[in-house]
Amino acid sequence: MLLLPPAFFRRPAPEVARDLVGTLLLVEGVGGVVVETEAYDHQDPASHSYRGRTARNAAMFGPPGHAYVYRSHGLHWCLDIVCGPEPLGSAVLIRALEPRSGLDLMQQRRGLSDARLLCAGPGRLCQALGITGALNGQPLDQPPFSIHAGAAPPEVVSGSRIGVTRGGETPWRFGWAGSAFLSRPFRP
DNA sequence: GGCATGATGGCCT
DNA sequence: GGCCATCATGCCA
Repeated sequence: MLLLPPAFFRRPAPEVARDLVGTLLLVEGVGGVVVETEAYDHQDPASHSYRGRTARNAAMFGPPGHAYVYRSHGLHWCLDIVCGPEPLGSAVLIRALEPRSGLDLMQQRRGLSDARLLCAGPGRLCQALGITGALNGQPLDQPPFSIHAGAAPPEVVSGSRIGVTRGGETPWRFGWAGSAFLSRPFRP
């Protein structure tokens, strides 16, 4: 299966976010097909990078194709992949996967058996794949990560991002149309 | 130093 | 649908 090259991520975040739907994301061989993403950039009031570079968001200003992992609400980890032709703080949040590989390990980590709930949400998929702050700044094309081109281009729908209080009108959420593994359905 | 807030998720009614 | 756990970050004093 074809590994995505670093050049894949050296583009504007919304473009990368759309194209990431249908790719295969693995950590130590455990993971699945990306079915939901969201784009953020430095001009975006909802983005961590909006007010410039800080200690937490430094990875967002680093090389494209690397991970930005942060803690949400003091509880959950979330995974972004850094994007952009310029190091301006753009990234794509991975929001949901369709589980494919290492189901038993994911079920064990999540304490659940329902495949639909294993990776349906940014915090859930990080728990299922064992992603923590230790992976912040790591490149996606090297272990423990790997990210591969999908078998066929899916039908992608877009909509408003979830949980943002500013910039909520920007339709930068992308998903695999009709997937049963989304964190929330897309409104028609 | 203090405090309001959050790119969430799980459990309750 | 609502509440709340739980804490790092960032903004203000």
